[in-house]
Amino acid sequence: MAKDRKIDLVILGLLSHEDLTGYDIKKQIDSGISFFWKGNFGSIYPALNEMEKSGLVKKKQDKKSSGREKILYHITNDGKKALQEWLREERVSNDLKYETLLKIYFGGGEDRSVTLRNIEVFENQVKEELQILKIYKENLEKVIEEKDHINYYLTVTFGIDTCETYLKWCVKAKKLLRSGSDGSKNKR
Amino acid sequence: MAKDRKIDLVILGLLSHEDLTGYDIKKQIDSGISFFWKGNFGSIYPALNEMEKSGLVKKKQDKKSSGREKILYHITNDGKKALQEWLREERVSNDLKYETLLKIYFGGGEDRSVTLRNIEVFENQVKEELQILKIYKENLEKVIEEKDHINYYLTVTFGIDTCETYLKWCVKAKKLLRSGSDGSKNKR
DNA sequence: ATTGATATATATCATTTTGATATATTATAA
DNA sequence: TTATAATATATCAAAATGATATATATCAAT
Repeated sequence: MAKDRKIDLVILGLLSHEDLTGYDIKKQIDSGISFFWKGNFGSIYPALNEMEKSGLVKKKQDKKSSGREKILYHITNDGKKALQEWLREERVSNDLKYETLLKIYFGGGEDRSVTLRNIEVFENQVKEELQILKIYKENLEKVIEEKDHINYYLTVTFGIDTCETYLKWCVKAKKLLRSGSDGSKNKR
Repeated sequence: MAKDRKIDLVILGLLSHEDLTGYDIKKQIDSGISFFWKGNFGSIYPALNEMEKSGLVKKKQDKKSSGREKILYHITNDGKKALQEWLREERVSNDLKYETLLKIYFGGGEDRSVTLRNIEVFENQVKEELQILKIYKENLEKVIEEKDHINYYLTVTFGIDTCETYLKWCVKAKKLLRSGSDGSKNKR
């Protein structure tokens, strides 16, 4: 593991279960872990190329050579070792960027309706997210006895718990803004 | 507002309250909003330069010219307008990157102790964060009647609520991992 | 059968952000 | 007086973002 590229670990983690193309990797990021991680083709394909050079993954020709070119990647032993090292490394960075909170923080000089609207927009996004997470949870509960699934389940309940907290906060926040101690001074 | 540079809005938001140097801006990001946003000198200084060229901020010579060079920035009317536009724009991206959850998600093939340790590390980080946020909250409650403070207060309670949810989840997660339905199969 | 729309698949690029380092001054503590 | 921490600006390589280009495959509707 040469550098600090987080996308490498995501790729190795996904490849540790099955061989995948770059496109597959993007799809799995978008579906399985999008609540707490994002990925782009612009980082995935270059990472795959460099990881092949450094021996963490290797290319596999797709058996049926019919149709469009398709590059399947397979994790090597070095790749597995790198993944395990990272899993045991205690240094982690959880980087959260809530543009919503930025707008709330800086919205104090504007009319209250601006902040209220920003909270509503957030609330709607969270409600959507929560619905999806609940479906994931139901599906996982059907197969919870299988290997790996407890870990998946934990990330899903993390998402659900935080979403529910967000929604409760939205209700509280709107109430405070509407009837709060500063109700008269709508403008600065 | 030419592009998609989020750091511009952070800078404008901070400058809308008082004139600041690039260094001040970094300090205020680290202290006031670090729970939900981060910033680096490597993006702040270049952004200030470009925003000066495009007329969103202007340089102000520090009155007392004694000592080290120091460039104070002041928000212009165009800058204020850009800030207000952004506050009213409903498109937001809340990008969360939890390396902790990544390790939990991909840790299903390892010994349970690895995931347990990763949860503990997270738990400790959150506890520290929570302590700081509670101090912020107490301080804000003393001056809640002042302009802007309801908005600051809301971001702090958001942080506290989510931290407390994280901690509850940690307890649940550890319990499930220790006595879970899959307790026998420590290894894959 | 053909058209159009969507999904699959790789690749690249400009812009933005990160994280680190370089440089220099000022304040403070030992 | 000397070391160290805080202040202050600037720059750079590496990484991530978000968009676009290119091409094939699939599938439904005409």
